Amino acid sequence: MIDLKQALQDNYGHIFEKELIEEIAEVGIYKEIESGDKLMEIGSYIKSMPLLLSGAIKILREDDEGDELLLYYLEKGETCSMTMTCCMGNQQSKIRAIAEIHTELVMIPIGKMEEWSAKYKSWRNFVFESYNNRMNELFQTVDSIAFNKMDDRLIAYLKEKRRVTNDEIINNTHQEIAYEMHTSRVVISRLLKKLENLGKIKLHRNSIEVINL
Amino acid sequence: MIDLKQALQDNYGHIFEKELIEEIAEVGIYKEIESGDKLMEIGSYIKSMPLLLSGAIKILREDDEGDELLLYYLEKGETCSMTMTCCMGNQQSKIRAIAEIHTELVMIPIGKMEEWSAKYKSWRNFVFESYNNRMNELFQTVDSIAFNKMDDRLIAYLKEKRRVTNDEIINNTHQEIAYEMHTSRVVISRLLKKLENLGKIKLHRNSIEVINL
DNA sequence: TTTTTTTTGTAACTATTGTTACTGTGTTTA
DNA sequence: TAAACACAGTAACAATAGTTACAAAAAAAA
Repeated sequence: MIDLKQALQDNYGHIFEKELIEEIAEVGIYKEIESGDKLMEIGSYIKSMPLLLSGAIKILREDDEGDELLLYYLEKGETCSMTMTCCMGNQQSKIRAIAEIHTELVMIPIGKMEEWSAKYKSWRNFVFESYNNRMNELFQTVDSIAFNKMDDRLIAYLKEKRRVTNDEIINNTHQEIAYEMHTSRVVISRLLKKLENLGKIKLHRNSIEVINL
Repeated sequence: MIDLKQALQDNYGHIFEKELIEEIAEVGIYKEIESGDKLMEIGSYIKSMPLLLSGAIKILREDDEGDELLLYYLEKGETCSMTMTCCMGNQQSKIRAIAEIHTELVMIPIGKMEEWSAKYKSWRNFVFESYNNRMNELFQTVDSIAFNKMDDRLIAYLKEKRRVTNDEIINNTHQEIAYEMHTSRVVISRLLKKLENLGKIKLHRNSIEVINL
């Protein structure tokens, strides 16, 4: 078990005052999730809000036919701001959240979120800024899909996964990448082979080695 | 000149308490903008937040080459929530806002936004919910681009424009639609002609008549 | 070890979208 | 009125992405 208060201080000390950190440490529930674990499903009702201490969560959107699309990642020091409004309005989640790597987080119960919004300016600003960051990431996602071709999107995907996991080795099959980018396996294999021929990556079974993207 | 307080009461009375409505009426600056007028430009710094009383504003994204993409519309009773965080962090706008039709709105100065966030729960909830609505609209935009083909996207575009303007006649050239959907004029002309042959629309010079989409 | 399954590579083909080019027809301007 | 311009229709073609099909290699299961 880690020192929760210290972890909160490290990740949120620069934005939250001491009292708020202490309140969070008191009521927050520490949780560890393994890579691949599902944190939230589309259509489910949410009862608490996650504050990330380490790791990364990928946020996915799904259409009627069950095809996925990666929207963005949540990383340490961040939160899923939508959760708060979902909680307040008792709405269903419109996204799926899955741990990309081993992740530590603190779950905040609904009641406190409202209370802190009234009490702490830093909390309000945190939530507002969080919304803003998510919006800006969504803009970039839209840019990527609307303005770029598949090859550029794939490069961006690999770069981002490389950054988020902090690992030169991307442990995914072509099929898995195809799912997250909403295209077909053959298309991904074709483009990856092209990138390998350019010396930018090295292909292995079940993994891709990033050389220089 | 309209009765600002009455207009605020009509559009926001169900969410804001009387005192807040009165404060808004006091400090807010009433503004009318004509169809096509630019309210906000990419890269510009924003100094106030708009509350819509009537009309509709279209929010656009642009890539490096100046190609546009329509993201969503703001309508009466809504606001551009991002503005608030932009103001607070003194950030540049990442979107362009243009009046789709004649629009009435109230501009709120920065200082008040923060003050009301502390003072009024209804204001906080309004801003949070506004963010949430904008996120959900962005999700739908992403869905549309990622999961649908051009013909379905065009139908959705026409339906939405029909709804927002409340007019069977869509006053746009094929080129203008192509810009907002980020495709070419020829593609739009082709698809529109197909829709006309199906009896769903009627094509005129500079306008499209919606029959039954 | 043999069989089965998973993953990847690749060819051939189809579908969709984007591009170029040219036409005609209204509309505006000189 | 003539010339210039903006808008729309359409054909032909190119580029990109998606699909089907099959083979080979590696890994897992029997």
